[in-house]
Amino acid sequence: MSRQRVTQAEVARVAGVSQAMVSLVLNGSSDVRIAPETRARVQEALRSTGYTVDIMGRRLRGKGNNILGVFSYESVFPSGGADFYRPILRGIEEEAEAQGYDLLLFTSSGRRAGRRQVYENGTNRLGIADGSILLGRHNDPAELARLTRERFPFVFIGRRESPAGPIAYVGADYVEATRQCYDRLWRLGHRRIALLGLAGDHEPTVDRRRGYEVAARRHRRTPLVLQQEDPDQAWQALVAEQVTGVLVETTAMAEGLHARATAAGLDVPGDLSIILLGDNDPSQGGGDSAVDWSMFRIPREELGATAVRVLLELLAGRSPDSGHRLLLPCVLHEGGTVAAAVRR
Amino acid sequence: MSRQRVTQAEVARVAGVSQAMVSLVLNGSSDVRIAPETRARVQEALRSTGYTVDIMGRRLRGKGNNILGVFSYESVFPSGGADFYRPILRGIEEEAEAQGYDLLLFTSSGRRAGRRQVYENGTNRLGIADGSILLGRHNDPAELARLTRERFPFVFIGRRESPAGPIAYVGADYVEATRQCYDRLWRLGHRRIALLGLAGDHEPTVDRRRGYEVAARRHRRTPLVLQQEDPDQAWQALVAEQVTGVLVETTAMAEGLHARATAAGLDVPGDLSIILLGDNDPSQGGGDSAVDWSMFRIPREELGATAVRVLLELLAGRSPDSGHRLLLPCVLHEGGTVAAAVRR
DNA sequence: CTGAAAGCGCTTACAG
DNA sequence: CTGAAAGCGCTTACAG
Repeated sequence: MSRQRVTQAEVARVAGVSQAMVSLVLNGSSDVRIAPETRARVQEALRSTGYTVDIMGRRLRGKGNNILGVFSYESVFPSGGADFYRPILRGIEEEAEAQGYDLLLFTSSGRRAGRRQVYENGTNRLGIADGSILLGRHNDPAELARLTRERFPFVFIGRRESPAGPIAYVGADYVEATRQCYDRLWRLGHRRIALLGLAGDHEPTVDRRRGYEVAARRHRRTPLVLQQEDPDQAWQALVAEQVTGVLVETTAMAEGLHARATAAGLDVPGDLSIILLGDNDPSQGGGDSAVDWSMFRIPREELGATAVRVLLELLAGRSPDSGHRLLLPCVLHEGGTVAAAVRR
Repeated sequence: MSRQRVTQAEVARVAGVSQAMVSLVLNGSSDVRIAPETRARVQEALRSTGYTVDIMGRRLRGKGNNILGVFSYESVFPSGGADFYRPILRGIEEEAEAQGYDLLLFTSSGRRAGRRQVYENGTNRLGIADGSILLGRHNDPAELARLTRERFPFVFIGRRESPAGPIAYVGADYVEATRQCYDRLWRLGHRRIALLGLAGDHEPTVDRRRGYEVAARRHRRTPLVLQQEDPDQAWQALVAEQVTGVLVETTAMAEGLHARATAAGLDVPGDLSIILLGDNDPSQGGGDSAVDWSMFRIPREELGATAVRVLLELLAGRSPDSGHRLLLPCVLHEGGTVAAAVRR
């Protein structure tokens, strides 16, 4: 910390003017006239001293520090080959750069049971930044509630709800994407279409369920929701219900199901169509699996970039309204695990 | 920026104490006694107002803020499938987390010709952080010199030198690793061993060259250094010199050479042994190439973690000495492009 | 046209 | 034990 910076005062001394004069030459507000002779002297002193503005002093005057926080409930640079968050972070980085903001990664926050937390012994370090983007599936609802109550400006990546009030978010539209997947199967003649998903009320799971149920109801079919992570049992349930097409929430589930069906002598997609509801499984890389899943893709890079924009709007004072709760469309991928239904 | 920060003055008003008292409670210097009653009142006010320190104010006073800057001359989250920097950043992230520091990514810095720069119209934003880690192959020597002159605490990832004074760095020991690769070929009977590398005086290139020359001299061989990016010409030169083993600086060069040799009806490694000097080519992913190169690996994660530690030492006031100029050993990878030399 | 002064939020001696 | 004050480097009205 022993740095000796060149200050405006020092430059002023060299140039034989007041410190304020130096600032004026630097920031040259147009409605202030400066004698050319003086300006030249100051500029010469600026150069000879090697002065650089101390961002601290400058920002202190104007509030705001042009720093956006990024708080991730998981590691930002994970070690796995596949990396769910990187495209999101790239989107954030690019947009931040375009808007002239720095990014503060909150890595100092402690971990409890391997997960990071915003609040630690009563302090919210997020306050260092002008506002923050939060992400991660293992978020703590209590923390989001508290941040909301404290009116701290933040945007979550992914839809999140809180009893404490509206949370600004930018998420992927799982409801609509799932609905479209259902419709795709329907158009191909499938009439017994199941959802194989996770249990619980995590927002992404809930949204897929809703999309499925909306679609089923629209076609006057009784929803068949299986919350069964064990592939054997899932498989048996599907057989019992004579399902020909199934929407699956996670890659692991889809792979288990695929293996089971193949082992039973069935063909995918000949006998059973499978659609994967997103590429959101952190464990799933690009082409790690040999199967070219029919699926939808989450617009991850766009999520990041949009979150930055929404956050800046929040900071600009536009109060949190519907425009700060955005769902971006997913991109459907044809894939090779869907075919016309076989009449049995 | 309309977010009205809660200031210490505000907290003080709520608690009915002076602003200085709030600061004291927060920073609790041990030799100041505070009435438990007062401390409790302040803490309650702190909580109820949701106060967070303004790092600008604090830093202006000359205090650290537990933030380490990360300045990359290239994109931190690149879009390419392969990603040279990610392991480094993961190392940085993990060590920063372990040490209780946040990471500030300087994304706001403008780009000139696609590259970032530290100094922009006379401002050095790095000063926000307590100190910074810099990385990237396209660094600007003039900027490093200036940072050094201004005695700004920073550590470069990769050896860098500057006429302005010693630069703290943590790099990979290319000299030693290259020497070992040469020796490996020598032990297998190779006597005509060439270096195929880049031109220029970029430190990583210089180090490989030195390692090669040291090894050649030790074995009393005349060094044969080819700085030839065109694979055809490189190939012809190797043939003309009856080279049986070659150390190659970049993946692109190695691939070009391999293709050329194969096209000429030669076998790698039967007729020609190739060792790749590092996995440092950003365009090279894990297993993108079908060839299992004999090579050495750069300890990237360790580079990042060590850089954090060195930076913290610098900040702790230990003056930059030899301990702040570290070269980490590379890990040799056997690979399949090396074999015993054939006597012609 | 230029200087003196106030004040951004904070920490730290210095008095009481 | 606590308050009043100085000062970090800067910008910006405000007087001259």
